[in-house]
Amino acid sequence: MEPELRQMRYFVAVAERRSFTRAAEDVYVAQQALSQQIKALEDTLGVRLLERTSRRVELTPAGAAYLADCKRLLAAAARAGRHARAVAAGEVGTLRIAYTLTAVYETLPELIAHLAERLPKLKVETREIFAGDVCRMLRDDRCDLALAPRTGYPTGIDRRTVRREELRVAVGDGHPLAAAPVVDLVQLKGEKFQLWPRDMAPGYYDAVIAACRGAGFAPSLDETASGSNAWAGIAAGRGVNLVVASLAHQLPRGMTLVPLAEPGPGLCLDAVWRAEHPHPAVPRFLKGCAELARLRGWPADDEQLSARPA
Amino acid sequence: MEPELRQMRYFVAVAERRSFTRAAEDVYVAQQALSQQIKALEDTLGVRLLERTSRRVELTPAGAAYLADCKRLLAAAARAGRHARAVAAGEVGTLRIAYTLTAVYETLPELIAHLAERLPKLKVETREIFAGDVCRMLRDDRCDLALAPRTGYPTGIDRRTVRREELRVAVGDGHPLAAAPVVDLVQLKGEKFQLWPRDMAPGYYDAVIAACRGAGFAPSLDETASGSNAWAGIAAGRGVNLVVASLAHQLPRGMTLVPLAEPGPGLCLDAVWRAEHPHPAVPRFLKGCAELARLRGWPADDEQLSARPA
DNA sequence: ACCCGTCGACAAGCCGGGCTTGTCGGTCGA
DNA sequence: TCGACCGACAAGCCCGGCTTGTCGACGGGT
Repeated sequence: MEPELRQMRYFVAVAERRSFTRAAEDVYVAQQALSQQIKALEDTLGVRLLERTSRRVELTPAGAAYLADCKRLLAAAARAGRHARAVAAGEVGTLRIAYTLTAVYETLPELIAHLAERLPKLKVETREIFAGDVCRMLRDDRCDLALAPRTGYPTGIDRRTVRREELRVAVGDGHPLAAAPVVDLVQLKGEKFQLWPRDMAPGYYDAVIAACRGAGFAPSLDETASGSNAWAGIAAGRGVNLVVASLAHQLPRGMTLVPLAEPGPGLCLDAVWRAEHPHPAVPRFLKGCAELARLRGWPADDEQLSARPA
Repeated sequence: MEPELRQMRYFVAVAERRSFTRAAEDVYVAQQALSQQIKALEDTLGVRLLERTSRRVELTPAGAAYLADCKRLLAAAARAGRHARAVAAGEVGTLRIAYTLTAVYETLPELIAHLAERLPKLKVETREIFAGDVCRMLRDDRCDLALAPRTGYPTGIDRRTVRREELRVAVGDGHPLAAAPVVDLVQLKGEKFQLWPRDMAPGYYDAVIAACRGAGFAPSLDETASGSNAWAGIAAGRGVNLVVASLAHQLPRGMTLVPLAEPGPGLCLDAVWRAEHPHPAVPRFLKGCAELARLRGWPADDEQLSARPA
């Protein structure tokens, strides 16, 4: 037989009151029950914990040591329960956020700072991924939440827009459009777009394609572009692209951003998570997103009803 | 209802095997019992710990946190049991030793060193007392063991001789006997004895009186002597006394020890403890005393059968 | 000195909770 | 589509913890 917390609770009660009878009142059982349980506890431990000298109960040295341990144990058990509840409430724990490059310039750091302020005991682990890996990362439980440009997801994956960003034109410093105060999208009709492959960044890809189509043309793509290589191509003057306006915060050398004529195209950055067993901090995160968006004046998308957290 | 360690054991089993069925084999109950108990645990916590998706069992974030806590708790509970047993065996814990001045010159430090070697995890707290307080200290549980010159004790107090020490004559450096190679006890007949009051040091008092009586005289006492004041009196030439030979290790300034003619009188240093609820380390201590006495060649007393540890 | 009050242990029976057996629904692989 | 496997549900059993009743022991009060 193994010791149980109930027996420890009884033992602590008896030891602290130095009396079976009075301790019995504390724990709402008869005195005999305490005698039985503490005897059982002593038997399982193989150690006498209390010296009963009728009229007085004294702790043995072993009992004194065990009493201290029991108190610690009971406190730790209670703490463990509270901690589990806090984790389930999303107040503490670790939220693993996967993000795409689009989020890194402004959205992610601001979100993390805001979250750290609102939920100081929630640890956040971040990891950069390609948007094309979002589903796999979530399904394999390799992350709890992703930030990526809006795209379609199969059932089982939920999403909600965090913010809508304006798209701007990224050109090399030496490009003829670099000095223009504003550009109309059709002016890029003949340009070669340094766009990532669709399977790496579907949301971003679709946003750019859709923008161009809205302007009445299909962009010609530089098939050699992939990954961060695209930025270098633009800086080197080998092409252009549409990028989120917040890239201005970390604009690569040799590249210039030019605003598009209003009303310009945009790109929606989504929070994405498992629908079935979302991390308990996901609702907190979404709430934080909404707060921050209002605070910063980030425009929301018109489609914001599309998904709701559990 | 409160969580119990049994439920935690079940939960750990299920979480580690990721299966109710297989965990059931580990803990020797039916799968249904695990379902019931873990459901009960979740209900008492108010937290879902496991996601059951038939075919697979997954931990929720709260479950993962609680699992870690449960493992710690179970390990701590086991450790507490082992610790209590070790304390009961006298291998670890704290032994509070009260000692009289007689033991401090040689016996106590050697005993402590020996004990530290044999029982490195047993902490020893020492405290100097007057022999007259030994009973009260033990009865009030203000110490677990005392070292004091042999004297009689009421029932409820046991004692055993640690060693027998030779008595020597302590005189001031300027005393006529200071230069004598050996002294016969009767030579002290006219001297004033700087003896502590009997209620402060009964064993020592009786030993000196008995020695003098054995030599055929009753010592004349300096009624002003008490406490460490006696040493000063001797050093100042205001009297003499019989002292244990080991005082030579820490001989006060201005005082000389002169051996007594063989076979000289002795003083037995006793270990003294509660008979009813002795500290579990007392037997270990007595064993250590016996070992050390043999090692050092300390003579034992002829009366060593008088008391036995429980 | 006696008696009564109090305390913890022992004994026996009850009763609830934990365990078992039996079964079902759901999911995945063949 | 079927079978295998898994966890949940249901019902009954049965052990273990609790209760009631009692005793012996110690102390204090009168």
